[in-house]
Amino acid sequence: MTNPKKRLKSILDGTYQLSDKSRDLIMDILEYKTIPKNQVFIRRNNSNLSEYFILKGVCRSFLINPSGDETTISFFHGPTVLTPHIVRTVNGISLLNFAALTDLELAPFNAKAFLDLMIENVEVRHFANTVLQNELKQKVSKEIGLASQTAKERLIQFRKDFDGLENEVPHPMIASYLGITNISLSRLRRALANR
Amino acid sequence: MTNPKKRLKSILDGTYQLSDKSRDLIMDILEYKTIPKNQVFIRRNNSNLSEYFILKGVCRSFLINPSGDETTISFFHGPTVLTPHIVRTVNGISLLNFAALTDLELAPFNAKAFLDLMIENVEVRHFANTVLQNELKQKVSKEIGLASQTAKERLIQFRKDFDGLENEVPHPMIASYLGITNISLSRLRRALANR
DNA sequence: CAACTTCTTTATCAAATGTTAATGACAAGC
DNA sequence: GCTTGTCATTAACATTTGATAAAGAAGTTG
Repeated sequence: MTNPKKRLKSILDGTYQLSDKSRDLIMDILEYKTIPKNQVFIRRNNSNLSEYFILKGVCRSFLINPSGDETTISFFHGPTVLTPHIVRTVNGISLLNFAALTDLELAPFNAKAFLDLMIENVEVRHFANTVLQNELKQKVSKEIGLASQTAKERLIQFRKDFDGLENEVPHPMIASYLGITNISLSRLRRALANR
Repeated sequence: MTNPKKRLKSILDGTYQLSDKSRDLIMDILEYKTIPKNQVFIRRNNSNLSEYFILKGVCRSFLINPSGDETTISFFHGPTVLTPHIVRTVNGISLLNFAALTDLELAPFNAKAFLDLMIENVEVRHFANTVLQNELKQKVSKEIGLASQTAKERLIQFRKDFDGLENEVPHPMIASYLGITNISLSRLRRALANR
């Protein structure tokens, strides 16, 4: 149980420097949960009322289009924060699917309880705003990449953004994140290796 | 001056149904401003402390890459709300450029004053959350489009999302929004017209 | 070790998109 | 009426990416 606490502190401190008191306020509402590899732990169109810290492991958000193909929206490499509740739900109903790509250690916490913390505590509010801003900056940056870079450039950027993930995650998922097929991804990998 | 008020009410009511009292709270902090066509009214890396309602006209957000090319991130067709301050700034410094594509009528208001309103008034908070959710939903939907649809499909979707804009806005801006060149856009336009 | 499964790479051909340059359409100003 | 400038379209060719199928690589199980 010492490791989870350490990871939590690294998530919190890595996002916004909180006082011990404010950090404890957040710690107090956390739970602890493990998710086995491949399990979908948030399902689109189902109720979801939680925020999540990812203590350990890798997961992804994705959608399934009418023809049954999955599009990966983003990857999360713990320790980190999952996309905030307000961004991925409408009226408590999830807009996205989230699946574990490795065994996961999560610290879920009630979104409403956290909202109350935000309202009463300015530091928590700043922390939450920072998370939100990071999320949006990431989205804008991905948006720009998809609209203005070649697939090869996007793969290079992906390697910077998600170091090592290329060797931990099935390539079709990475390909759909990059907006290409897994065959194209394979070609780009070869091209970048100059063989 | 009667028209602006009407437009404002349509923006507010179209987003989240507020009581007269809460609506007046927002109305009280609004200013009124016109921007001539082509003017950049928010500049990347410059200070910006305002929220904006767009009463009338069309504008866009964009970025300039190292090689000098502009990438359009989004279009705004009044009457509507501009991307919330928190999403497009870090520490009061703008992440994006915003330019008028037609003469604009804006209702700017101080972001900090609005934040105070949010904190004291639950309806205003819900209004702001709705704006934020709409913004994010739009981003996720664009993200999915860029990653999983063909350029032709994206153009068809663009026509649904921004009805009429194709005839009001220079095509290179639309093309960069769609992630293609203006030449490709021209080809797609012809293809969709079956000539 | 062989059979099986899953994932990645390769090959081939077709389609989509980019690049560069030229042409056409149209409005503004002289 | 003519030039000028801006913007959209078209053409020709190169490059990238997609679709489909086959082959290779690696791990698992019996």
